[in-house]
Amino acid sequence: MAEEIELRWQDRWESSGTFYAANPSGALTDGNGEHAGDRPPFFIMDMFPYPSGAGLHVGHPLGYIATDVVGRFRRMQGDNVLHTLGYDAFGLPAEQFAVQTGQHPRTTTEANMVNMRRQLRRMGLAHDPRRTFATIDPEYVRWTQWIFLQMFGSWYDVDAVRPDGGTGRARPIAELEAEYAEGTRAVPGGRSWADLDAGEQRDVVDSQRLAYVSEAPVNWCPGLGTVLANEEVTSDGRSERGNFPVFQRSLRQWNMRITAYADRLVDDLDLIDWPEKVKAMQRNWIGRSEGAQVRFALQPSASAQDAVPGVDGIEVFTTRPDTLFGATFMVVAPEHPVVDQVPAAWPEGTKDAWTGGHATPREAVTAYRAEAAAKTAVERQADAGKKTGVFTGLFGSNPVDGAAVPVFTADYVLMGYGTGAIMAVPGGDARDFAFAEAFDLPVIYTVAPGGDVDALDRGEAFTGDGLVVNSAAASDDGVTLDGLDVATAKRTVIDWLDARGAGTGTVTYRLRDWLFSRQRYWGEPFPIVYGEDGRPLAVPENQLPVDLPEVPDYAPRVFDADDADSSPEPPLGRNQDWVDVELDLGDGPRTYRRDTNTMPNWAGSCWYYLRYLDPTDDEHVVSPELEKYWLGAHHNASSGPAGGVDLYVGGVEHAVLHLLYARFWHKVLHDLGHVSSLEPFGKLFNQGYVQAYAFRDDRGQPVPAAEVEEHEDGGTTTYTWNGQTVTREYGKMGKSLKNVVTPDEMYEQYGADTFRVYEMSMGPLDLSRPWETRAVVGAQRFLQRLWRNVVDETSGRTTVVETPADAATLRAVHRTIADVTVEMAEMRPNTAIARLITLNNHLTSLGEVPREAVEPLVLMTAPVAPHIAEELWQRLGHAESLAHEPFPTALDEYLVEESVTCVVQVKGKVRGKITVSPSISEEDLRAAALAEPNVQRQIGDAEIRKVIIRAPKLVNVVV
RNA sequence: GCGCGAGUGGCGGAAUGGUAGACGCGCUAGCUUCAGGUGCUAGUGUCCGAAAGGGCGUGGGGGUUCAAGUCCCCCCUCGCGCACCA
Repeated sequence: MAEEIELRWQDRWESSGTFYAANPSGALTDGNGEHAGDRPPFFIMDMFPYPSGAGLHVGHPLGYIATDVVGRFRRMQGDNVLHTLGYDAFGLPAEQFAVQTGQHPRTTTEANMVNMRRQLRRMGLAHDPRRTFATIDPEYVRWTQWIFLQMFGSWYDVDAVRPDGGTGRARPIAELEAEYAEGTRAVPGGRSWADLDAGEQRDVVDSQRLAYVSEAPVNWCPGLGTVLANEEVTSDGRSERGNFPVFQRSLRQWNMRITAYADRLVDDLDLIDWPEKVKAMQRNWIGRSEGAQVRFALQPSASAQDAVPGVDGIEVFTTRPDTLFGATFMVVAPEHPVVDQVPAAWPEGTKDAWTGGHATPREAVTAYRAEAAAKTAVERQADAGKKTGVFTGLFGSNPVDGAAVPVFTADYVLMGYGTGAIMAVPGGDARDFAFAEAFDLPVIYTVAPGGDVDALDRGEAFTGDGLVVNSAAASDDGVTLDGLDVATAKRTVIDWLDARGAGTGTVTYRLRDWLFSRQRYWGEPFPIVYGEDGRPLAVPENQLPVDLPEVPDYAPRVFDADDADSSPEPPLGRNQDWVDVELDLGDGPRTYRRDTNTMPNWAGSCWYYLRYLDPTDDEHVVSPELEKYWLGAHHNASSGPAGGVDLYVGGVEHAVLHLLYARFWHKVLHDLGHVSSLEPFGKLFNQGYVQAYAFRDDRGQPVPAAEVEEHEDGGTTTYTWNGQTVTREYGKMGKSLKNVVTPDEMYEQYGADTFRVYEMSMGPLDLSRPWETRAVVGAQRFLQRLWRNVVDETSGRTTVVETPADAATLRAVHRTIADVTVEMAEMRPNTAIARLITLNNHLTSLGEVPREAVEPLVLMTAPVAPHIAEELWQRLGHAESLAHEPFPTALDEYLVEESVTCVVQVKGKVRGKITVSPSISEEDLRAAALAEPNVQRQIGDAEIRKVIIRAPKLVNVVV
């Protein structure tokens, strides 16, 4: 009967608008007859799906069911629940699927969405259907492009004070131009604004935009035919999608100035309720590290004090300026420009081990550079332990004591981090120590535990905390750090360096600006055109969206995966009629050239939560009033100090991609006054994954998991398929492993309610768990038993009785209400379901089921099994849907037990149980406990030293 | 190496410092049934014992406590993330 009941209720919910969420204003003010203002808003959201061609397996809906359960529960608790689902429909997989099947990406994507909508609808999700959309919809693309233009049209003013008291925020670029023109802001380069020609003015402004074009080394992936963001490249230098090699190439590309927000992206993590793991990943990715930049002058030899002509010196970054006296050499990255300035011959003081056997420094560094460049990322990682490098023939001068320190180049120093140069302190850094050992360089320890140098292990670097030693000034104007703790020494030496112009305290980040252009077809076109001077110009807002053109072939131009010298060729460039466009940008109609790049698919997912608030708004990106109502800080109990979505559920795989990008966009929109909240997602929850067993035959080929038989043979379990023994493994569910179970199979065999109950009862939501189809029957038995407690199976008549429930049943009901309410509020549907089953089993044992007991049970079951609950509710005589029915509340008078089991322990071990009144006095309980025969036997002749009494549940007799 | 998390029956998993194993799967027995399945009832950590009862038991080792799966210290294993980041 499940199918008939479920489809009927799904139709009714849809036709009655049961799950419409009411907006306080605008187009969507109706929400099932209730006014938004009467109820606290609760905005719950899933990471929206990618409509893939494969359809869903039973693992995908786990999060959707979880949010649905929470949403239905909160709705019954009186919240105005906003829950809907859209589709993230641009991007590589959709495009690849289209290319494979020879159809237009829009055709396949839309077909995939139809199938996914069907699969999801059959699950009975309580979504507001009016608020769904796909990122490919032109009305949505319009606003995605509009946000891009906001980025293009603004800059980051590091001195501007924000309302929250911090400094730095995005401002419209027109204000920057105005300040330059008025002379209230100094023009970079020192010239006056009026002295610059129009092109120079544009260059000054363009270089400061939040969305900017730059020629810089980027990640070029020939196998995908596009450039990629750092976040899309794995640590071994391959594309996250497709696993193709990625090469560094200097190309002219769009970037987003996310680095301007690095500090706020780190600091504001403290304001949001996210898993520590995800926060740690974001902190790690941003990689803020505080230290100092120190300049070392260069000198031609160990003894000569004169500077090297034409060379400025080397700027290093260090987090340990306190160890400056221990810097016995320097290392620069092979790509560092100073390597080009090596002297003609090895200077005096060069040790044989430093030259790599080469006759001149030039030869040595050239050979080393070639060697380093040939190493792949994987090789580099594998060699991390052993240190290679070569002397450059240059010497630096240590600013604290003037000591000459040889400058090496080595690939363990990376050009992309800090200044690409370090001062090496072998006494305080394990890597520098290894290098010093390999190249026979001196080690000076400048920190020792408690300042005691004898406590040091001379065989390794000391990286721990302690007091500074061996750091005394040689002259009167020097700095002395001896005896200081590390933190004080850092401050002291930075002040000293600062005063002498030799260094300054700085902060360095690992985060790089976000490479934002892709050379693919299936994405948002840039709303940008180029004039004759090649500078980018915004397409006027009233001409948005810029639609994707039809092209002869939308497949990306891909290359041999290892062809590093290939160059990107955007598919949009194939339609010359589209590329050349006539526009009037204020100085009459002219012909412009469109930008042929598309945006990465992250663009659409950066702001979709805002569009849910009103997907038909064509006035604003989001109405300020709606944003404040649904996302504003402290708008309800679950909203944190930064505001944002009340509950956002999704997998952990987006920790540093989508979740970082969306936070960045939100902060820009905040700075520009479009949203009031500081953060997009106030609370984040990472659900676990549904895993599955897979089976392989003796050739290692996967066999259909559903057809495998299990055999128990005296303690050992074996598996066979078609009579042959197969081996079992555990992991992902996937087509290639032949272990996919689809929701459709579940609907057909068990119905959506059973499927939902099973998924929710498998274990805690944040845990990954194995799918076991044979265990689904437990959920089915529960629902069938519930059904039979209300309906006679043969006659179909309702069998509940109107007589009052007995006292024990009432206590069971109210105990269950109290427990389930807590479990649901804490997002533990597994234990909530356990309580429901317990109560249901109790009712089963009664013979006849009283209405006052079963109605609360039906209501409590509704969030997890909504269809059967609605049906039973109706059969119990209620005309209205129970979706908005108040969740039952427990009455205290029924929470008091009539009698309780008191555990009697002797020396902490349970030796007896006695049944007592819950209000028993300590004296009576003590007497009753000591009278228990087994307790008496255990005590025997021993003397009772102490009796711990926790009335009425526990007595512990200590002998 | 650093960070986050987890180790409990045959399996998934429950346990505000106070009865370890809720609930479910599986398994055993009984009832219902021509039979299978469904349904219902009872049992099911492990060892000793006919039973009453007792020994052992939450990765390992210490500790705090009347009492520890839970708190503290040390160690082991596994998963995830980051990693020559100065």
